Amino acid sequence: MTSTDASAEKETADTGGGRPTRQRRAVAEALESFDDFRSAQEIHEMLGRSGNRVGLATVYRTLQRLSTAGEVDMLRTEDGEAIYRRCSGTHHHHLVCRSCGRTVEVEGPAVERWTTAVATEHGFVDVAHTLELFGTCADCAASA
Amino acid sequence: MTSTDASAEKETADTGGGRPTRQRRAVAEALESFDDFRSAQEIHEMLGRSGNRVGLATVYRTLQRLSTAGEVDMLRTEDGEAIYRRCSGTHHHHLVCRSCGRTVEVEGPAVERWTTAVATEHGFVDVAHTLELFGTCADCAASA
DNA sequence: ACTGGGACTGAGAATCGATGTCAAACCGGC
DNA sequence: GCCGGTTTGACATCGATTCTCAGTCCCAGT
Repeated sequence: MTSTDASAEKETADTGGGRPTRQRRAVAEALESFDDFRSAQEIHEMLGRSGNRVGLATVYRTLQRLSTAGEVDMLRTEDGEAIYRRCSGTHHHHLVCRSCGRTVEVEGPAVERWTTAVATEHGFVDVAHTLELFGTCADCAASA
Repeated sequence: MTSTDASAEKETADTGGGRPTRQRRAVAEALESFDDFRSAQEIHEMLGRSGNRVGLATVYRTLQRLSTAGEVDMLRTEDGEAIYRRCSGTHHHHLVCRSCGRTVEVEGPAVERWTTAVATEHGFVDVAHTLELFGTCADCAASA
């Protein structure tokens, strides 16, 4: 907690605390350029192609930081690879088309309540949950 | 489908099709000996300690087979490691202690309904979902 | 501006789960 | 007992992620 920080300054693509360096800004900007989930390696490569060379380790560190700060969503593919996506600040889940990758953010207050209730009921604390929906979107279903 | 099975004998840890070799039986039996989720490596080590030496690759292959056959649940920890557990057959989710691994199977009919509703609302079909709860159980929270 | 120290970066090594390789062992049937 | 397909296991390899650590960069204080 930074109690003495009284300046309510504007945040342009905040990096989740710490210094807003060129590299962190580059990653933050890259995240703005796509709507689906991408792996750290893809983002790293993407940056390289656009002339913004950023070390792979830095990309990982930055994504981790943003993820912890709740500024990006991080989830894992079926085979365990971490993928990232910029997200709206609110808590939500994803409905992803397994064919074209189209992603829809969805909210389920009832689900949130349920998870909390179930966890509490069993004496668990500090509970987090992962919930992702995979399906075939209308377009893909039609052309299949 | 399975109701008129002539000699309804006991099933000793089915290996999910294929030959019931010593190694596969060993893995299947190991799975019966614990209630929480374990990694392939842990199971491999566990087998070694009990005198049932089984190659690590074989453990992986066997777990994969069982998982595909729907005889074990496979999920990933928050850091992407795959962990396995024998499962009850019915559709359910898990509340897992991220500290000691204790697992509780939970059901949420409401959640199931919600996922279907949301998916339909967005025109998605053939929807599947993953939902896991991670928390700290009462005991671990107390000793922390 | 000049400077010092802590924050940050990056290239490559290290880690580690998971999978591929392929010859040897094994199984069930003939 | 023999044969062909199945399975195994020691080891190599892969691939994502993290670690290391020396060199940079940024920011505050002077």
